[in-house]
Amino acid sequence: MTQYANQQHILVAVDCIIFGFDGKDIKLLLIQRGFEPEKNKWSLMGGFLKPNEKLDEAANRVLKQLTGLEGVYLEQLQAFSDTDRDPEERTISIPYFALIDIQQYEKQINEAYHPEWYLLNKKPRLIFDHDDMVRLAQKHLRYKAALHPILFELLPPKFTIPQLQNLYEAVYDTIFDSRNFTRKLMSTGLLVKLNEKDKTGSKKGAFYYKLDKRKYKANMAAFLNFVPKAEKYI
Amino acid sequence: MTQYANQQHILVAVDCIIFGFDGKDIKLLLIQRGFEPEKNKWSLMGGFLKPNEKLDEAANRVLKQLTGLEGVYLEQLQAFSDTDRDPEERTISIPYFALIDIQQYEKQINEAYHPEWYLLNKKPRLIFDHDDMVRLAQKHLRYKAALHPILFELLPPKFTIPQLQNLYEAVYDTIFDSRNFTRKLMSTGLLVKLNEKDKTGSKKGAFYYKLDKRKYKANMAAFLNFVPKAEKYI
DNA sequence: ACAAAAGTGTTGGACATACACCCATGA
DNA sequence: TCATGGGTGTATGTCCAACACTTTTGT
Repeated sequence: MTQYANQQHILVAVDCIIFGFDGKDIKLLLIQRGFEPEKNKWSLMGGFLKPNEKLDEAANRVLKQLTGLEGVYLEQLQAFSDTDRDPEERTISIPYFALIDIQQYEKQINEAYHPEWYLLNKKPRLIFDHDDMVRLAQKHLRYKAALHPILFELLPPKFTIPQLQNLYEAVYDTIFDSRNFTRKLMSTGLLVKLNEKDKTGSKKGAFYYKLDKRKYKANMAAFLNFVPKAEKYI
Repeated sequence: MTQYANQQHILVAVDCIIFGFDGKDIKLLLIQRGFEPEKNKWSLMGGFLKPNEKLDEAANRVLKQLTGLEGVYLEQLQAFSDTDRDPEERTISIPYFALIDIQQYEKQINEAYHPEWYLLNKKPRLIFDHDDMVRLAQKHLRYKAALHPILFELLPPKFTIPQLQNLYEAVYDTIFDSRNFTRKLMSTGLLVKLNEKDKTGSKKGAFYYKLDKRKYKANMAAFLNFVPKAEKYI
């Protein structure tokens, strides 16, 4: 059997698919690549894995570099490893899918990468296989969000029910019945009502809510069905 | 921003977590590692990524090397990238989780790796972070199987309902009501009843079924709930 | 005839959906 | 006062879980 010395060493990168929500649409944060090949073309934010860091650390570093944000929701997706995916040199890339509060982002200032938010269906063509990464991330977002309460990550700490419903409607590109939506949401016990209203967008105003952090952390596994009581096993 | 030449190149490996089902228990196929470090210690079957292959190809190659099987159900899990996970040299590993028909395997002969099937709770301690990989794979198996009909991959082409129920009971370490189980199963329309009975294990005999391959391929996405009609979006 | 596993139906409760009106307020 | 979006309740049907007895046949 083969040993270490005979093996080829290759480049490993991470790329971040960064989602945000502007109150109406889901958006994607893209940059213009700063070096060859494909310099100045639109791209996901990425970077090479460094000798002394794990992949998760690399993804966090890259994300912070662009957005200034830390502690962001990040999830590793499946590796991309086509031998010719990067024309310069063989590189495998591990995509990370990130959900950020777009308001937090806007407060940061980093123009080094010329980043821009794009609507998913209006984004430019991206370099390499980044378009495939985006498709995978979008699919994963829908999958995961149907089962787990992750979309809160896209909202500010205080948010209203109509905002949240808009978010779900944007993700699934459909319309939800607000009475049923509210009832289900409340039944999770994840929300805490505040005494404050958001008056932008309506005269009556909508109450703000915040997450019950304790329950939220504990309930990342939730909602299912085929194996009876499947949630017990996840 | 950095360029390609300045980056460190590292080793990339795949490791296979191979599950089988013997009619009663879920088992794991392990090997004794053939080279240093940790030579002769128990390990997952793995191998280094080669210059001209993708990760999926590497996993299939490694799996075939050990089992002789092709076309096996394989799924990529999250990469393991701790900087010191391999004491010899930094190596990131992409684990693949495999479901094989243990009967197909038994027909193959490959003693080069001294492979053995182990019960999950009686397996030896494995090298590096392979124990973590196994835990991750087991968790993923439960998660995935609760939502998608993947456990058929562990059974031979002809199987009985009681066999299938045993399998689910083994995976979830619980007992299912056979009436409800059968009804749900039948309602999927995935099974085709054969005119043949398995008489081992009972006097009455249990009918064999096979998968409706067409429907099976089409229904890998199925069963959910929080987003109304979530299955539409997955 | 009996042992051992396979096979089959019904009922009650929970939950999901569908649906329409009143409320609060700013302009 | 009216226009706008926020907020709430009920009735119906579907689906799930709980539950026990009959069938088959080898010994």
